[in-house]
Amino acid sequence: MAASRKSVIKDEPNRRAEIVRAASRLFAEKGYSATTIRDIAKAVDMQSGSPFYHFKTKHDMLRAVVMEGMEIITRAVGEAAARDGTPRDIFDAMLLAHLEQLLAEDGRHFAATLLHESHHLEAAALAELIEQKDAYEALWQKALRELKRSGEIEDDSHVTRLFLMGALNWTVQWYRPNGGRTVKQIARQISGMLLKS
Amino acid sequence: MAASRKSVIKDEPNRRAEIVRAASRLFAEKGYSATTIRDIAKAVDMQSGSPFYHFKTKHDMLRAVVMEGMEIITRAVGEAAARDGTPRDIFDAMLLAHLEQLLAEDGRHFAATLLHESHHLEAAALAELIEQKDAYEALWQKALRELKRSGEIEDDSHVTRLFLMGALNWTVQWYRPNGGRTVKQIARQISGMLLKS
DNA sequence: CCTACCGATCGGTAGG
DNA sequence: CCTACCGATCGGTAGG
Repeated sequence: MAASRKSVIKDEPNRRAEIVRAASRLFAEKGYSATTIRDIAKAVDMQSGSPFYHFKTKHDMLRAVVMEGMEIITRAVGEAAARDGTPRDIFDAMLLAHLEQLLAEDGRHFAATLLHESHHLEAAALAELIEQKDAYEALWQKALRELKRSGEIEDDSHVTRLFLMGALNWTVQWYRPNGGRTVKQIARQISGMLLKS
Repeated sequence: MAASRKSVIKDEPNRRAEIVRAASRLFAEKGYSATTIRDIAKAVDMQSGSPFYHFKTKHDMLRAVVMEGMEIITRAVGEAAARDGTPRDIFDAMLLAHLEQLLAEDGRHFAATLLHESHHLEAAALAELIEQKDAYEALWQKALRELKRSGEIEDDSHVTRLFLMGALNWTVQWYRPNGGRTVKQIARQISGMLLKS
């Protein structure tokens, strides 16, 4: 039976997804350059040459991780942005969605790779990423615009958005799942700091 | 004359400092792992083996960059923290000092290495860094405490400090010297966002 | 997907 | 600091 052979080509799309997931963790923990194909192969129980059956180059693996990371967070925050409610309701939901993706057991590896390893992308892939990122930032810029219109912030300039992104993304550096603070509490705290009560 | 020989050992402390400076730029731009000793040697006009006359290992170079980066910013912000003035004066001076070090032509390479490559340090060096970092963060925590006492912020918890550090350190990602905004303006803007007018 | 392998590169060193 | 070099490792590939 095929299942008992030594080398079986398993369900392809699943194997590819496993590689991306393992790569995201390794890239996040060791960095892109310090992660070897052999590290990734071992993490998914393959031989060292086998990941190249699924990806042409190591750079393509990085591209897959980074693009999947952007898609995940864009979808989550996009849904929050599209819901009904006051500008403040929407903003709070977006904060929570962003932080949940960033700090989740799974998502944080994608996020960390996105935040720290994107500069290793090749020019074409980097351009793709920037396009995605612009769309993502537009979601936030719009939310800030609405908050200003409803009088809940004073300044909705780009710099405000950049400060906000910095505060949010920095959580990756210090948040620990069992650190006594929930993601929800963190979201509430930054909301309280930015918005006029 | 010694000056006309092919291989001269130049002024040692200067050469060492040149290596650290070049390494900071390369680590910041390409990352620690992707930077080779040969890259660094070439940047200071040495042969590939020569940096090892000044440093025992590549890790030691990273340690030198990271520690010098911490010393520079701690000194600058420490001086601002020690000056006379209201809590708000002091806080604003600290913001400016932090951002100036982070965004200066020279300092930004140290800062970027510090922010993105520290996880490549060996255990002993990492412990040193954490010690330095704790001292640095204590400066900020104290400044926030004073601001709360004078009623200019509502929350002086650790999370507030972490949000602040995030917003500040994120500027490395987006600030461009000719981007139309001065460092002073950026400092004023974040101060305005955090403090009650 | 595995096996077997290649060329290139890398951190580091001995000896001067 | 340079020269000359080494052992190890790495991304990637051909053939099955």
